[in-house]
Amino acid sequence: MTATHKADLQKKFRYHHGNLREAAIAAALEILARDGVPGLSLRALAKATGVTPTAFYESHFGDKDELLAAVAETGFQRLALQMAEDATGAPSTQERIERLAVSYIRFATENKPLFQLMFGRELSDMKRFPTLAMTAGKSYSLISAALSKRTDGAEDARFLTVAIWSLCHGLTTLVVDEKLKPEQFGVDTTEAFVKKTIGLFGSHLA
Amino acid sequence: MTATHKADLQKKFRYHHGNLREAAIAAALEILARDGVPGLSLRALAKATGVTPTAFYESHFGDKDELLAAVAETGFQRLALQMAEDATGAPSTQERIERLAVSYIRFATENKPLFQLMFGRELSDMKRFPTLAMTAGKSYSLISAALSKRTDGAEDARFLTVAIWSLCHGLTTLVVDEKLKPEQFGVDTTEAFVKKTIGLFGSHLA
DNA sequence: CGGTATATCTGAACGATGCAAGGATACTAA
DNA sequence: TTAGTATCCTTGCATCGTTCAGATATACCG
Repeated sequence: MTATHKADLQKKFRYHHGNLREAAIAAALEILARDGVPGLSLRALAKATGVTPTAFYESHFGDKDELLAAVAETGFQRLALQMAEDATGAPSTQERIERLAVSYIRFATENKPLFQLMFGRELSDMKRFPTLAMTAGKSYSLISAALSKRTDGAEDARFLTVAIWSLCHGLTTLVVDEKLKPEQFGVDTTEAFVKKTIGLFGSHLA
Repeated sequence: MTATHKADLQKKFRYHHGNLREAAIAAALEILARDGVPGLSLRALAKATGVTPTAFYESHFGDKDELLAAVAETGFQRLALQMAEDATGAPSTQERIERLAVSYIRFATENKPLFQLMFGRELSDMKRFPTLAMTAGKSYSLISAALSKRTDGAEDARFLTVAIWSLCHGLTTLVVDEKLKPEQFGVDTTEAFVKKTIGLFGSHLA
């Protein structure tokens, strides 16, 4: 019954894995961090979870994209969580925006392959996964909420949000993909780099 | 001699293609525009050029990445050319920057798969192709040159360049990857969208 | 002009990938 | 206990980039 079931759960290799879905996502995150996006194949994932490559289909994930979407969603959750934590207690709107941006780029550099999966084109069409867009929107909402109180009109607040979010995202992707190196600009840390560029918005954040 | 050689060049199918390299790049651009990045396989390219998939190796391209790099480089050349054309005759620095940004995002939307190839992670390591980075830098130089005359210190000019380039690139990738839709913000054209966000830099461009 | 060397292309095949189909096994509820 | 369902395995296919040995056309040299 339940006793034997829990006993079986502690066996390393058994026919029914127990919770393959969560195990697969966890293993995928590890593989991603170790071998990057191209290393995340269904066969490698199967080997890591002690299972056959086709075990993910029908149940759990019907597609590789569903697996990638699930992994990306946990990434978006972690990103929003980290950003919210890093921004708590910011004395001003300016500093709150700066902290959010720094947190964003820090997450990207510390979880490079995961970030690439989240914002790359590995999962063909994101339209298939509406919850993914929802979760991804949380990070955006943090910036939006920080700005909506401070700016004059709601119209300007939306554009300012898009501008800062685009600036932050563009800077991050360019740095992560090594198309832009902060050292070229006389700053040693990427954080100072971000703060300086965001500071250019000046009066809009004061 | 030369006569027979030129006659052979007009035959559609012959053992020696004549100028496979250029033909491959041209065909790759067509396939890219029609079927997107995932449709650009060596086998599809071989069929399009009337040749065997292995014909590209040893001569012409030693690798698929070399092929992709060559295609991406022509993309960067076209982008820089279009941006330079669109920005000529701009009355002010502000408008010159706006035109450059609009041209940038227009190129991306009109040549979506090519843009994705240029700035994606399809070609593994760009370090292998130094000329690629050189060509890619031309577009960047256009923004840099437009700003260096107008701002006070050279230090600020560099950061302003990075900020605008990042804002522009971030906005473009988010729009191209359909993670951000201008219709959500009350503007119908992406151009107005870009101008409005760039206008937020205000005094720095005046 | 004739012959050899080199550059270029073909053909078959290898390993890896995502995935479909059908059989085997363990859990669940009656 | 037994029937049914969920889960996993085995086999196999199409496609991908790539390698290797061999065929062929062009270029060079006498």
